[in-house]
Amino acid sequence: MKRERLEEVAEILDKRGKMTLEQLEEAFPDVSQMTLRRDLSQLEEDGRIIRIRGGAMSVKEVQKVSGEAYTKKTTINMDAKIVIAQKAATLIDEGTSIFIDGGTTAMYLSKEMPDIKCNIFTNGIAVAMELAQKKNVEITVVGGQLMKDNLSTSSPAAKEYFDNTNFEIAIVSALAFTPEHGFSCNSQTESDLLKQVFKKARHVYMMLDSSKIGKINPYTFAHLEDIDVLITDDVFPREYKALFEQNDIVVM
Amino acid sequence: MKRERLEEVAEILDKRGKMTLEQLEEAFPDVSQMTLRRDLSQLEEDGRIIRIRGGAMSVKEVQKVSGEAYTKKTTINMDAKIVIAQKAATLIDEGTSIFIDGGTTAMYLSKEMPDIKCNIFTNGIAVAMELAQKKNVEITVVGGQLMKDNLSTSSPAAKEYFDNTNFEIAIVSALAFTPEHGFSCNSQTESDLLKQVFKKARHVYMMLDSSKIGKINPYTFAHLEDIDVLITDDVFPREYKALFEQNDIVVM
DNA sequence: ATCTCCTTTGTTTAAAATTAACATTTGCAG
DNA sequence: CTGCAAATGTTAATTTTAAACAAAGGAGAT
Repeated sequence: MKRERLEEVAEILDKRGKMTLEQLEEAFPDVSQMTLRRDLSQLEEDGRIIRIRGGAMSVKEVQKVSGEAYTKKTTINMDAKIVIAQKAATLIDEGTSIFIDGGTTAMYLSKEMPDIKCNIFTNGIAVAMELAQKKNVEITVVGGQLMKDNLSTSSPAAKEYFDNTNFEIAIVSALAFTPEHGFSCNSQTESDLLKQVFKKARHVYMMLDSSKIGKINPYTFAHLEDIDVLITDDVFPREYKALFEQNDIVVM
Repeated sequence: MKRERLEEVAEILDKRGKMTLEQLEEAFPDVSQMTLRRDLSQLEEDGRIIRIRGGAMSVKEVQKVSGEAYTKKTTINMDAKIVIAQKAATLIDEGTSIFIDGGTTAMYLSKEMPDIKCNIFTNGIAVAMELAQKKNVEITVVGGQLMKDNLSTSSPAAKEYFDNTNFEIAIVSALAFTPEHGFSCNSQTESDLLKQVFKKARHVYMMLDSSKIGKINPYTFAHLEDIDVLITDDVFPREYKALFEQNDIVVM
C-alpha cells in the first residue's frame, strides 16, 4: 500500500518534473495531504526527489532547470496542457503511425504517452529526446533549422521529406486560434511543414488550451475544416465548442 | 550593490551546498531577510540555485544528494573525451559552417564551444539541444530515424539532404579504428550519412580517444586518406601517431 | 544643485505551508 | 478475538513565505 504509492509518487514526479502538493492531492485523491507529505519526506531521504516549498521536484528537473535558461513558457497554463496531453495520450493505439509537433503541449504528451509499439514522427527535438526513453516507440525526427525558443525544427524541404510518408494521426497544437483566421503559429516554415503533414495524415487532432483562443499569430496553417478532433480543457468557451461541433469536429 | 551581493550569495551557496535563511542572515548581516529572499528568488529564476523550505541549496548539492540513487552513465573515458572536446572547440572560428556528429564526444564539444556566430549541422539531438543555449549559433538538425542509444538521427535520404550544403569543417568521431579497417561505426545509415558529409566538407577533423584504437565496428565510413586532422588524448600510442602523420594528418 | 523617476531595500501584516501532537484506522501475528 | 504496531487522518501551533506599502537610494535631465 505505502510502498506502491511511494513508487507512484516518485514516478509521476519524474514524469512531470515538478508538482505542487495540490497537484499531488489531485493525483492521489484517496489519501490525505499529510500522508503525501510524509511520502515526500521519505523520498527526499532516499535522494529521489527534492522537496521545495509547496511541493517537490524530481532530480532530473533540477538539472534541467539549472541547465537550460529556464523558459517561463513551460509554466503558462501548464495544468491545462497536462490534462490535454493526458487525454491525447489515451488516443494513441498500438501500431499506429503518428506525427507529433514540437510544442510544449506535445512535450507533455510525450511524457504521458504509453510505451507501446508505434511510429512517431516529430519536429521537436525535446519531444524526440523524451520519447527516446520509451523502448517500443520508433522515432523519426524531421530535419531542418532549429528554432531555439521552442526547440523545434522546420525546413522548406518538408514537402519532399514527406513524399513517402503517411500518418494515421497527426497530433498538433497551435499558438493561436480565431474562427476567422483559423489555427496559426509564428513560423512560416513550421506552418508549411504542418500543412504538408495534414495532407498525409488520415486524422488530425488539435490540442488547444483555452488560453490560445482569440489570439492571432502570423501564419495560419489550418482552418476548421482541416481538423477532425479537438482536445481542450474544461474552461473552453461553450460558443466555441458549438462552433467546432458544427464543423463535424469531435470536442474532447 | 545588488549585483555583487547576488554573486556572493550564489558563491556561498555553492560552497556550503545548503543554507537556511537564518544562516544567510548571519552571512549578510547588513541586509534584511526580505532582501535575501528576493535575491534567492532571482537566483532561482536564473537556474543557479534551488529554493527549498527554509532556505536554498545549490544545484551541485542536489546532484550530490541524489547522486547515490541515480546511475551515472557516459563515463567511459570521459576525461579524455572532455580534453579532446576542449581542444576541438578551439578550432572553431567565427562565421564557419560546420558539421558535428551525434556522439558523446561531440556532446562535450558542444558544451565547450564558444558562443560565436557560426552554422552548425548535426545529426545528434542532444548536441542540438545543448547548442540551442548558444545565442549566436545557427543550428540545423539532420532528420531521420532516431537511434535511442546515442540519440542521433540518420536517414537514407542523406544524399539529397546535403545537395545544397557545404561545410568548412566536419568534426566527427568514430567508435572504432584500425589501420586496415579505417574508422567505423555501428550503423549503416550513419555511415552513409558521414560519407556524404565528407564529400561536402573542406576539412575533416576526427576526434578519437585512445580507447577506440584496435577495435572494429561493422561499418567503415572513412579511411586515413579521408581525414585531415586527428584530435586525440595524450596516451595515444606513438606508432599510431607516426602512422597518421605519414598520411599527412595533423595530430593534436 | 534640485527634481523626478525608477530601482532597490526595509517593515509590517496577511497568507500559506509545514510540522507536531494526538486520534483513528488498518493489517496482522499470536 | 485481541492487542500491538504501522500507517493514516485531523487539528492546532509554528514557521516560512509573499504581498503591500513606505522609505531610501541613484542616475539622468534641467
